[in-house]
Amino acid sequence: MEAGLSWTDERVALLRRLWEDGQSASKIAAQLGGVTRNAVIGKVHRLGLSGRVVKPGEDASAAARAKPTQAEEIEIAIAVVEAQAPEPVAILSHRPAPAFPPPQPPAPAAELVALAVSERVTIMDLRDSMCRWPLGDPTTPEFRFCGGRAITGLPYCTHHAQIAYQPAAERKRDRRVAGFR
DNA sequence: CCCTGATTCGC
DNA sequence: GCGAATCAGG
Repeated sequence: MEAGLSWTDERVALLRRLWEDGQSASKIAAQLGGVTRNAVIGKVHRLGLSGRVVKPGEDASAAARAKPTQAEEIEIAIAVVEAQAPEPVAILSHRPAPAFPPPQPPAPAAELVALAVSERVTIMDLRDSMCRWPLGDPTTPEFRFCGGRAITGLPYCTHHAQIAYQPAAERKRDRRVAGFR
């Protein structure tokens, strides 16, 4: 398994809210990153959260919020980004994408980069083996994940893995180019 | 074949 | 406690 991504308080909190919100184990696993749906289900049971029930026809007061408010979606988007940040690995160091990206300067290779990350999916469409690199501002409804094909064993596609994982020596030099988009 | 959660059991 | 393997389904 990926080192550094254990059941931190933050990840457990996100698991709780997504599970209680009716998300499937596989989707939750994809959003957390570094865990399989089995791990999620196992954790759900150990937390005593199993037996999620939203029976049609029963008291709908708490359960029947058909659709989350925009504020709730934003909250979850932020929680996802925060809960995903892995610990640094031995040689490679991981620089998690900022939750609040700086305003984008006119990037020189904007078109090339846009091609490389053209997929773009919402949290709901994010599946296992999809790149979880956040795109845009998580406080807006336009927030997306890259969604490209993730490298096996990593949460990012080739393009974003290059940005996220860099030898320490190259970090300074490449910092300028490593922004969003 | 895609997916779902539940359970067991070696670690 | 953790989660892969497995089971039992939709």
